Amino acid sequence: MSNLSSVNRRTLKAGNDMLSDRRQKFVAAATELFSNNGFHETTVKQIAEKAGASPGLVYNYVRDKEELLLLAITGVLESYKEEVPKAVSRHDDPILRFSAALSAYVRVVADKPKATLLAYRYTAILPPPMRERIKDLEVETNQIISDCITACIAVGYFKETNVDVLSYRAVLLAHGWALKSWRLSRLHGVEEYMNGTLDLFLAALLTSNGQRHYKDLCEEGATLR
Amino acid sequence: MSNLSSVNRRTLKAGNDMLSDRRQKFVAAATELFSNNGFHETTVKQIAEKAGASPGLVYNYVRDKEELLLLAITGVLESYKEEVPKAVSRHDDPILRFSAALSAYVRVVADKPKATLLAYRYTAILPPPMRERIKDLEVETNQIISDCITACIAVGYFKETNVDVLSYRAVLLAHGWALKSWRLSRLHGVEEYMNGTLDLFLAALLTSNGQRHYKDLCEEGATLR
DNA sequence: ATCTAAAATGAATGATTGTTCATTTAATTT
DNA sequence: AAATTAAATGAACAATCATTCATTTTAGAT
Repeated sequence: MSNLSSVNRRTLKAGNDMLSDRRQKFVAAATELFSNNGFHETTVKQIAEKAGASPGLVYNYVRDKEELLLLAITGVLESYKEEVPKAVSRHDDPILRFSAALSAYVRVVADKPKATLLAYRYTAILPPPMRERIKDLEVETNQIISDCITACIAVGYFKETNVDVLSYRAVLLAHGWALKSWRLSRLHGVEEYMNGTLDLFLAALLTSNGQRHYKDLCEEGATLR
Repeated sequence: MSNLSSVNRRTLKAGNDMLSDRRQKFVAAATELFSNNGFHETTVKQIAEKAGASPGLVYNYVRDKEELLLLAITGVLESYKEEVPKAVSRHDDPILRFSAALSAYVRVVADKPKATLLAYRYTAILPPPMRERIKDLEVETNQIISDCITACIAVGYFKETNVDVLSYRAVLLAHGWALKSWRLSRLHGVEEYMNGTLDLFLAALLTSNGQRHYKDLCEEGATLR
């Protein structure tokens, strides 16, 4: 009998954070069910069933239903934290880095729109310490975008602005695809939405110097987005 | 003696806009409790208590707890629908009308940030027909903003764009104040946030003609926002 | 005052569901 | 094979609440 709510001490082959695949299955099942039907509307029984186990077993891998919610939310946030820097690192030019960041962000949102909403819907019901962790995760990813913008300003391509607020605006519009997909997807494809958003920012931010540079980039047919 | 007497007892037809004081009090109490503590975390008993009545009485004025949620959400949406057109109608100039719309929107958001979140958090748990009503309400207010933008384009102040998507972007950034106030309010006041948002749109949208006109407006010290 | 019907009460009901735990099954070790 | 430990089960438990309804209170009409 294992009383673990901490780490399962199954074979930790790779030497570390490899969570048991059981646990991961529960989280995956919970994520999907919470996303589709809501947290309160999902029963532990359903989660267990979807993961091919019995309700009782869930509690060998997780303290309670709430922890499953936390893991579902952080799971999505972590895929931002992974994808955005990866996309950014593929470029050297500051403007390209900025647009890569934005574009990666939107791509993740479009990939798992419902999961993206989890954070919006349910962060509030978690106890304060968990809430803080979620916010921290979000801020971290945001910082990456802020850095891109700062770099653009530093080389004179973007006008001076409040960088942090701007990155929040960018993230909000990215999330917007998930928040309002019921309407937006009637007017647009993701690609177009993305490009439109980027255009909005560039049109507002580019200095004349930046405009010139941006045109150059377009002409040399860089993988812009 | 009640104008409602025929309706009150037991069954209350949906879509009845008759508002008794009692009913209103229940809705107000529910709105506050749902906003602060969440829908599922709020009990009917609490709502009744806050409204100074007994739990059973709630059901004389409302079909069920869910209807209370619907009324809470539509209540907020209706204050958009009221405030935004009112603000717009105070101006003739297209650009001023646009900025008045945006500014009014943000003001309502800032006024009841938590209530604003209700729609985001809980629309999904309502049955489809109610969900549709909420979406319709939202689209209606959005349309007002779209119209402002269209007018600006028509007179050559704004560049051509996809008007509907743009109005969604504007609304998203307005909602952003409520969605991310935990962070944004550390960086900014509402006023600044508002102005920054407006600047973003104007910088991106104004034609050279529009820019000229906008400068004139600023110089003649119009009540810009 | 008396009568009548609406308004209001709040204890009881019933259904739901997160969580526990005694028990069974499977896997490892000796 | 036997013994030991871990994994897994799922029925039972306990707590929570939305909702009902028999009853009481209030207030308008006669």
